[in-house]
Order: sequence, then C-alpha cells, then structure tokens
Amino acid sequence: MPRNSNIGRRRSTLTRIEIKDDRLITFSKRRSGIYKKASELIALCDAEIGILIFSESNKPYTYGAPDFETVANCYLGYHNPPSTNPTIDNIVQAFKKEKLQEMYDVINDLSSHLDFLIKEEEQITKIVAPIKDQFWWEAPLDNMNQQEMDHLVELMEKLNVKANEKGEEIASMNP
Amino acid sequence: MPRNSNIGRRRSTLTRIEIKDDRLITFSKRRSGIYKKASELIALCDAEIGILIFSESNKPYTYGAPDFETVANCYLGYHNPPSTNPTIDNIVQAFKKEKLQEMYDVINDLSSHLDFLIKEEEQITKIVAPIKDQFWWEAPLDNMNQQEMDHLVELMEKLNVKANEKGEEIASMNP
DNA sequence: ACCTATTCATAAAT
DNA sequence: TATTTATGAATAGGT
Repeated sequence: MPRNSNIGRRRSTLTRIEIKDDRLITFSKRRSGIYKKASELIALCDAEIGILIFSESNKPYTYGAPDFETVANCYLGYHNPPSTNPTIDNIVQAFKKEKLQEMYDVINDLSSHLDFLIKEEEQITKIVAPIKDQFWWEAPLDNMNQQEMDHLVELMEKLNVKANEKGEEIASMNP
Repeated sequence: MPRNSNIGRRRSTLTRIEIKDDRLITFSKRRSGIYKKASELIALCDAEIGILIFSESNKPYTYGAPDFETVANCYLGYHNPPSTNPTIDNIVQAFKKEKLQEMYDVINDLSSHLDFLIKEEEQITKIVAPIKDQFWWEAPLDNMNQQEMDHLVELMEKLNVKANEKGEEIASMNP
C-alpha cells in the first residue's frame, strides 16, 4: 500500500553522477528506458533500430529489434547495390545468407569477434583499397611497397601450395 | 500566451500509428527523444552509445556520441586481444590505425560501403571460416567443396601471376 | 526489488 | 515547419 514518504524524481542537472552506486543504478535504469523507447519507435512507426552501449567499465550492451539481421537487411534493401561482376555475384549469392548471419553474430557479440574481423579486413583491404571498383585478384598491385609485396607473395605461395594439394586431392576423388 | 484548448498527450496503445502523417511526425519526435536519452546517459553515467535507426522508408539515421570512433575504441580497449602471430602482427600494426579509420567511416556512412564490405568479407570468410584460430594461409582447406576449390585456385592463380609480375618488377628495381 | 513525487517527453492542436 | 500545453511516462531518491 502506498506510503507518503518517497521523495521521488528530482534530477535536473545533466552532469555526471559522482556517486558510483547511484551512477550504476541510473545507467541500468536509463539503459532499459532507452531500449523501451526503441521498442516503442519500432511498434509505432515501422522503424528498425540497433543500439550499442558501452558502460563506464566498457562492457558492451546491444539492442536490436527484431534483431540486427533485420536492421542490416533493411539497409541492404535500401542501398540495393548494383552488381559489378556477374561471375563473383553467383559465388556471393551462395554465401550471402550464411555470411550475413555471421556478420550479425559478430555485431551481436562484438566481444568475441571484432578484433579478428579487423585483422581479416586489414589483409584484404590492403590489397583492395586502391581498386575499390575492381575485384582484388584483378588488382594492379601498383601501390604496394616491396615489403608488402614480399609478404603477399609469401602468403600466396603458401596458399597456392595448399590449394594445389587440395585441388589434386579433390580431383582424384572425382575422376 | 497560453491558451486552454490544447488536448495534450494521450497515446497509450503501442500499436502502429495508421495515419501516415502522424506516424512520420511521431517518428521524428521520438527519434530525437531517443537521441536525447542517449546523450543524457553519456553525460550522467560515463557511457558511450551508437545508435542506428531505419525509418519506414529505410532511410538510415545514426547517432554516435562523441562519435562512433570513440565507441569502437572503447570496445577495442575492452577486448584487448592477445596477439596470436607476431609476424602478421607487425604488418597489422602498420595498417591498424588507417584501417580502423576506414571502418569508422564505413560505420558512419553505411550507405556507401556496407555492400562492398560484405563482398570482401564473403571472399575472405569463405576461406577463413573453418579455421578461425589459425590464419587463412595456413588453412587446411578441408571443408571446401570442389566448386569452391576450383574458384579459389582460379583466384589464386590470377593473383599469383599478378604478384609474381609485380615481384619481378620490384626485384628489378632493387638489384 | 518496489514505490511515488516529481520531472520529462510528447500527442494533439495551432 | 515550429510552438504550445495537457497529460502520460520515466525516473531519482527513498524504502
């Protein structure tokens, strides 16, 4: 039953809450509040939202509704990119759904994958960056310095060995 | 001066607003409201927030405070990944800052880059997926089917030709 | 966790 | 499109 002694809402300053316990409680309450606002925007206005929050201790919190996949698909529908290369497009199509799901998993669980993704991206972007309108195996490779080149050749040699080994193995299984 | 005839706030149902004009107005107002809530959470609780919203017409809106770079850096500091390969790490380091900036640009301007990023990712992930704990050029390649393999070999051959051409060219420049 | 006085957000009107 | 205001909702401080 109601009592009469609660002081109730009072904050007006928008400065940092210095008392840590209060700050953490407020973080938790307001984070929930923002999620609720997000869900209402979705329900009322046909919107899609993804939210990423880091607490003061850098713990990540995400909100996606219905989920990040929907948000990303929404984007893809919006952008509707033209296909630049039909050959690669066929391959891309075969993996798109699966790959997208991986990306969403990554987004929804940043803690476990982002650094690895960055490393992958660094490898591929280094090759691709100068020729964004082509595909990377058509790269002129003109912007690489020797050290980069040496490294790339080394990588390619290693992979090529692996690839050929595997190719022969598969070939022998499919006469 | 105040008049007495405004009806004021009344919504309680959380169902879609069917009247389009009302829906768009509410979207705009509530989007601003969420941004404000986000900025308050940041000011009060030392948090960082990134928000991505799609309107019903799939127009993307982003909020990042101070900006997405800060949010991402916050994450990177949190995860603090162990180095698994010192050789690659040197190369990675050289490009990390630049690459990160690219990623932030991508995040902050999803409209222009996400699809391309996905295509890159599809290429690299196809190779990397089975061996996330190794690096891709050390891949056993055991999980590829023949079609995948054929394509990979083809790519590698093309790139290898390019790489060797470039390698020779550089070598001739550095006797 | 729950409670409520109070401030804040906003739906409808202008 | 910006402003107003009555009212519904969120929440700060207390229990």
